[in-house]
Amino acid sequence: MQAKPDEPRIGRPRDARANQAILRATLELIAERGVHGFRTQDVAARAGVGKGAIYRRHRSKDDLVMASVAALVDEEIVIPDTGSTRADLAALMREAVELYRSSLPGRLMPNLVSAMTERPDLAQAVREGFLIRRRSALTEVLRRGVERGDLRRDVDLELALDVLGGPLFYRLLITGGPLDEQLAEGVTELILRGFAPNKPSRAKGARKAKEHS
Amino acid sequence: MQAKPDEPRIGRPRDARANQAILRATLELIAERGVHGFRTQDVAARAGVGKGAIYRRHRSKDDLVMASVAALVDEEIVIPDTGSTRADLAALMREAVELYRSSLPGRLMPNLVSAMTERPDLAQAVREGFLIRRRSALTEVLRRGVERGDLRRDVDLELALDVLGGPLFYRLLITGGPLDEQLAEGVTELILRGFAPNKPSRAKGARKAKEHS
DNA sequence: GTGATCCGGTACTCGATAGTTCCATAAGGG
DNA sequence: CCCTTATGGAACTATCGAGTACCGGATCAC
Repeated sequence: MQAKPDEPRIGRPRDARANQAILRATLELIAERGVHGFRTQDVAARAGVGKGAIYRRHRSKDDLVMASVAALVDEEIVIPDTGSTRADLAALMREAVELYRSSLPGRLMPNLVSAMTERPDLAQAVREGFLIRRRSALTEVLRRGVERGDLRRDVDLELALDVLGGPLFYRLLITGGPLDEQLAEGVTELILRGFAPNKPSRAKGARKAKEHS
Repeated sequence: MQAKPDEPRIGRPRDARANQAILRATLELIAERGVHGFRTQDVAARAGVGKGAIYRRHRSKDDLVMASVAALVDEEIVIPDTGSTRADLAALMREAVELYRSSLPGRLMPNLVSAMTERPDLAQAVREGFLIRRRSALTEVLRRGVERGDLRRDVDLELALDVLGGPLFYRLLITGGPLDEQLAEGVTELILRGFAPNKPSRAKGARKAKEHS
């Protein structure tokens, strides 16, 4: 990506800190009041800028929302590799649970859902911005699990991912159930048992029927 | 429940059909435009009534939303009882998938989610109105499965219910993944395998006993 | 009939807010 | 210095829609 060609070369340059502050304030306000519920004047106040500074950077409120969500990306996810499929899955799940339980994405998501249905670009931004990374991390761990003989060879990956993530979002968005370690470990355990190979006597890892958890 | 004491005894009575038409039109418009996005004048137009008729029945738009959602209840759910835990679970899941794939609740839910976070009464109405019935039907089927020896005795019911329902809502609200029979049967199968008793020696002699502790 | 409340429909009030404009001033390049 | 664009802040415009008021007419009880 080259430098933007339409950037003005003369005059006072834009305050780079304001860019960040505006996006950040917008995200917080979306979390608090919803995509349609927040006011641009509140964004300005919280970011410590004038409304003009916002509209100089973003055509409209919709544009601002889109840019804010697009700017929200997970930090890089480290794919755990302890040698134990159970440990690796549980680690990723605990991370996810913690993320949605206590930080911005968790407070944001309920308010983004409805907007996603009517704005495909926003939906795509949410999915690709910070779902896809975790999904691919999980995919990799599952793939290794298959190779290791912990999971059956014909695992329905799409289903497995949705079973890992679904209950988390279900509780977050609908039931209000607890986002805790028990959830993370419960679904991990379920995936391991549910997608275990048919014949436990199989191949390398030499896992006996006897399990210790 | 007695007759409402504040009903007027004299004058022209209210048109009972209008009550229904208003609630129905409101639900459709919530599905189309969202809880905050629809206009009362559109409700009036679609229901074939005047705005006055709406405000005579409901104090405010918020009140109208609440009443509409509260009026949305599942038809009675018949708990299947074929003798097969797998068949019973799968039947309930196929029903649920079909419901959210093609009818009003499925189009409504994405738009209700954000409103639920800021209005606890609405959240409660959604949960008790048409989640609880399906959850208790599933609970009963799971309970029978435990008695029958198809599921382990210490099954985490809350987790099981969220694993059954979570992926469905996850796809509906977030990923946009397919709501189909494969999903219904996939989660059913996973629950059965994942929560299978440790000792397969029980009951119908399909599996051979490996270990006895 | 009389009186009360309903009906659908239209017109209105009025608060809220997205987006614009203007100001005095700051911060770049030449 | 000069020119240009940016700054925060305040004032302004224009739109939208909830809620109200009123219309002529309908439908109940008495």
